[in-house]
Amino acid sequence: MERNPVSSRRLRDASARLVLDHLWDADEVTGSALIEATGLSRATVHDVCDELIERGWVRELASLRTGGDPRKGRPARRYAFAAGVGVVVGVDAGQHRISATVTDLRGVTLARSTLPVAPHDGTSARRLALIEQAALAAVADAGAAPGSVLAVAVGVPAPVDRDGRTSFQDNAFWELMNPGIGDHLRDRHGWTAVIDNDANLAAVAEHWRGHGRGSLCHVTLLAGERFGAGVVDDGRLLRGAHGGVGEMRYLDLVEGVGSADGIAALVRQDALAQLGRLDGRTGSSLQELDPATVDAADVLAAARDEDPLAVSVVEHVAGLLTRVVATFASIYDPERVIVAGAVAASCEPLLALVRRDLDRYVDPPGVEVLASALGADVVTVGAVKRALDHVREHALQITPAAPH
Amino acid sequence: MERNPVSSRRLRDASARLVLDHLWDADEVTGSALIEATGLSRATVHDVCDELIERGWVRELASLRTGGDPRKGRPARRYAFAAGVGVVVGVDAGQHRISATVTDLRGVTLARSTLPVAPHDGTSARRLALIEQAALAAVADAGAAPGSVLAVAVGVPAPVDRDGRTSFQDNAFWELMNPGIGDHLRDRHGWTAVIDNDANLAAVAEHWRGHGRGSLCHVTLLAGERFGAGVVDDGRLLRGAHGGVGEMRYLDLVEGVGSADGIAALVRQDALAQLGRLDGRTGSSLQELDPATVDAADVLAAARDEDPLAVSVVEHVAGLLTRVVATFASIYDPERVIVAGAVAASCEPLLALVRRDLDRYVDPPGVEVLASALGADVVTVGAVKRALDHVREHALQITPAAPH
DNA sequence: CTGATTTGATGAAGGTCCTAAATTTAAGAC
DNA sequence: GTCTTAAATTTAGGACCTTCATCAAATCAG
Repeated sequence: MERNPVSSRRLRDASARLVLDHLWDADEVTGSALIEATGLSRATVHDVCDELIERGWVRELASLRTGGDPRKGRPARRYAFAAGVGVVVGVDAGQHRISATVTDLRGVTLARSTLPVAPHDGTSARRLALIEQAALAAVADAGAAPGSVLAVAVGVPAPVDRDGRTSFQDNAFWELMNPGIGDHLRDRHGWTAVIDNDANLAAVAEHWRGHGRGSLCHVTLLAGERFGAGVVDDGRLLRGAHGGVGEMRYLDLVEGVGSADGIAALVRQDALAQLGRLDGRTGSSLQELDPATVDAADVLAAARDEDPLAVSVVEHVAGLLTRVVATFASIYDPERVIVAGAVAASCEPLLALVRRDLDRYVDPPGVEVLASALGADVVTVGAVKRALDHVREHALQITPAAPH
Repeated sequence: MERNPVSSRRLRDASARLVLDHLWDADEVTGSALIEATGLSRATVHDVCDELIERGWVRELASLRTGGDPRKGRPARRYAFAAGVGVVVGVDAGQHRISATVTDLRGVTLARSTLPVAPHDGTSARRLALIEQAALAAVADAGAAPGSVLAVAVGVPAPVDRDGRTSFQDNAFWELMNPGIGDHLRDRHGWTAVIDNDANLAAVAEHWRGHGRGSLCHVTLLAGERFGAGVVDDGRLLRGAHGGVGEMRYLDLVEGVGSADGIAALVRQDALAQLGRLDGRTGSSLQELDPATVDAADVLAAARDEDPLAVSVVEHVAGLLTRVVATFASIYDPERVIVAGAVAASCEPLLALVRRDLDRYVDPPGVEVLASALGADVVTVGAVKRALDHVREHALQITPAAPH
């Protein structure tokens, strides 16, 4: 006779989740340590572990006494999370570049891949193909089978709602950036995909492994050609009704800002304008560069060498950035504002000025302004975290690999 | 021998919570309906209900077949949530007025009370006494014993963090507004108190019983003398690191706004300024009023009668309010922005203009702008909801009244 | 080799919850 | 009035999970 397993399972799953969570976060754990950590009894712990081993999530280590641990007594059974039983893929599907990172289930990077987006890639089909290609390349490079991919997360430069859709009408660019990626990857490989906004994923990355760790609330400013922001409050990502939280059109209304252009764009524009005004007279090392290729990193580097024109550019842009950060600090009351993206590596001189002036505008003083340390791959890191979270949440409903 | 009841309880409590939640939301429920709703078996449902009756949360109704229900079969046992077994108190501890609402556990209002704050009440001790007094008066008026108060929530015009504290230094006003209310009420009456920002509670109220129902994300603008905002995203209140979300100093930076003065203040100031400019010439019915007592409601009423000066004031303030609402709409991506507080009753002409112009600034068009329908008591309503949530969350650890 | 110590394994017991069958209660048919 | 039918409750039995108590195993110190 068939039984309704709802309640038996409920309790068993709760116990299994307790144990799995501890194993996921720790390296190797003995039975006794699990008893301590979970509050379950020894019998239950081992029973649950046996089940998790059976299901593939956990493996038992050879219980040989490890060298540096000369203790009395019977050697404990040692369990470890089977971090290699599957992989996740984090994709940054940017406008000009698509990159993917593959990690194991603990987030240890196994491989990366990057593809440029060529001018003729401006169709949904091409972008879908490139995303798929970047993911597959990284998976192959990691030595993993496509079937071992337990989740994929993709960051796109468009507002994304809770269901992974971009529901703003009449914006061809956004539509192109988020063209039903989830369905495509499911149809082609059976992968579960989570789609999210790139700045949101950057914020997730900072909260996970960057400067946002341990803060109640922080804002990550993805500041390349255009500003985009991700906000984490109480450990949760803000979304709004349609995923429009980081879209910064309100900057049009902020005095002295007037647009949502990002740091890279602002620096470049201001440098070119000032160079134009010099009009032949020498006054800056930047004049030696080709105006068509001058970029933010050049200007910021020159400012570090005290090139007067570059310093003036930095001061101007800093004044603007200060206002942007001030609105964030006042609106979201974060502990930190983190500037991430490609400019993060070079924008320290800018941030120094922002720090100097910020408290003039912000009431709870002491908002920290930091440059991201996660490099140009922030978005894929955040995507990896999203994918990991998804796997972890649904772990007990997933059968990862060939079970015993 | 003592047994560790942790696991047995874990499952039992989960079942009890399922049943209690359904009873809390419904009027009367039969056993079979509970089986349907919870997925538990009949045996479990009745067992849990018996336990809840024992604990005081539920009562069993006389199972007499109710008149209009001529059904065959054995009459079902009918259970109902014991909404009268305790009360909650919601307090609005405003700068000039302290009011309290007492409701039963379903949020049905039983009594209200209001106390003015006199000029000599400007000390923490006096405010604490007034808050206590307002609460006690309403409790007594509701015919409830002070011991039956299961939770109190208090809204204050100051930023409040997750622990109910105002951690901004050097602000005597805020400190005066939030002077350890929780401790005071616990010491005096053993009450559990939750402290929160008044605009936050207004947002909670709108989400519960106002125009915010059913929306993923909405902003409630508490707009009296100063703006304060509460933001609900995905059903959760935003707080920030120190409870500063909703403190609107960033408006200083918004072009054409420049301060956080509220609607009432703006309307009054602008009206007085324009009256001054008239300088004797007649041109407005508002000139008949005493300039010292003219207030926003007067001006808005005059605008409704097409008084030219009042119309001009309204247009000016609407332009400003449009920018404020636009920043919200762009920053938080809400479905609705609700204007609440005392001015809500009269500000409809203002909002009509805001609606007309808003889409010029905001990208996902169609953000609704509404006046609150909850009246001047929004904050106490939200406070009641907070208190109810607290009781509900901790219901199974509370023994409400004299158990059987 | 023996004792101490730590951990694993095993079986009994308590608790929760489900299924199935028996029982209670009321309405309608004859 | 009695019987049938329908809906719900009650009771009994069993499956499952977890804990507890006890025993067995493994290791180290001496």
